[in-house]
Amino acid sequence: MTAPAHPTHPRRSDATRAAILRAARERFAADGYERATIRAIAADARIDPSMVMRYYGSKEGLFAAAAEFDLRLPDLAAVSSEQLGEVLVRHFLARWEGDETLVALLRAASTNPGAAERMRGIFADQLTAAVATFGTDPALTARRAGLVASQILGLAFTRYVVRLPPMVDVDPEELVSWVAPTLQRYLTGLPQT
Amino acid sequence: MTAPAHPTHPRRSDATRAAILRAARERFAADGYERATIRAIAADARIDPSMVMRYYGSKEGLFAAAAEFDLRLPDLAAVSSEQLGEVLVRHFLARWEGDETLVALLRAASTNPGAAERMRGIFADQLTAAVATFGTDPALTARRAGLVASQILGLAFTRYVVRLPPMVDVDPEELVSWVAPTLQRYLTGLPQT
DNA sequence: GTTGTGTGTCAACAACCGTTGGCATACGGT
DNA sequence: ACCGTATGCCAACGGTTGTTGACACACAAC
Repeated sequence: MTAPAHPTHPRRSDATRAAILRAARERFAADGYERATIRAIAADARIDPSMVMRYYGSKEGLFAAAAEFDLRLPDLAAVSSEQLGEVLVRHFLARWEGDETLVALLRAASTNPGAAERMRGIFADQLTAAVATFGTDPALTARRAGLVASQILGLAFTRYVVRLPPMVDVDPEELVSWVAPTLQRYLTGLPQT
Repeated sequence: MTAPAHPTHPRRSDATRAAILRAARERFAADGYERATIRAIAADARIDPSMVMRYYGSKEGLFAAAAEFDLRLPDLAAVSSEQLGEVLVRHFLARWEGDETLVALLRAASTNPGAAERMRGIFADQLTAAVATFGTDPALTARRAGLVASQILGLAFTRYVVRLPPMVDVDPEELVSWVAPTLQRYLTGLPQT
């Protein structure tokens, strides 16, 4: 994403751009959108705040670049239909732990309309598309995706943002065994069973 | 909460205090902690910003007063054990819709450490206490409460903060029928069933 | 060597923020 | 009527923020 689209000469400033992005993700994840100041991000990247403006235009532009994200959902059509829930929880858990971009997006979405829009896009598009691959009733697809998102985001919110002690301390494997049946029912079950 | 602890003469400024609190809750719920400025809150309440300082000391103090909240959980010991989930979802849904304080707390908890601490307190104390009333294994109580919190907060986050379309549009009764079994299992079930 | 372009620093701006102190006014007790 | 106190407004402060423009230096092309 830092590299130019057309094969021009690789820019000498690519390292700086990457350092800014890395610092921005850290700060946005730790402090949210408004508390993460351009000055602090620039200090972390050991450059001048004005460089951030030159390379990313504005704070909004910087966040848009830092919050670029792909859920990298596995192909659910290739998963045995009674393991969908477990596969999904495991995938999301690994994704949250391995990349702080999602936490940055989650924190920022609470106060920044652009971040909320981005979050809607990611979960409405990517997740809904994944749910649609093992198409049952198309009318229910969006609702299933929404319910899955509510449990996944709630898990992330309590574990990484609010840091509820029982959710922070719990063993990831036990978390999977609790939450997998929930997603399984949201994906393949019917209400009021 | 506005009335003084000791039975002194009721203050003439109680109406102003209440107006400030109401405006503060609205702004905190709509904009989060940092974007909700004292100036904007004062303008909504049609008074001078300095009044906010005099009556609540600081912005943190105002938020502490505005985020005072009681979940008012029903006595779960009086609920038939297979209806726990349904009763809880219904109660929380009504509580979210009827009082914007919880949304304010939810939005602010993403960026304000004090708000996150308050949220931890509410869900760790009040919810854990409610779960403990129909005591099964005490070692599991905190984990059950945490899991319930993750689904409840995820529901609120997707419906009221991020506003995921499928979660906004869904009929509340259908939402209950989907989520109740989840809470039911978190409260009374065992993992990996 | 000269020129031009990309990379980086520095200082400053205008706007906004939470917060403070002073001053006018209206009320309640006597 | 008088006085102390509570209530309200106004103006300003110091600090921080995003953003901007001018200037210094390095490197590549010729």
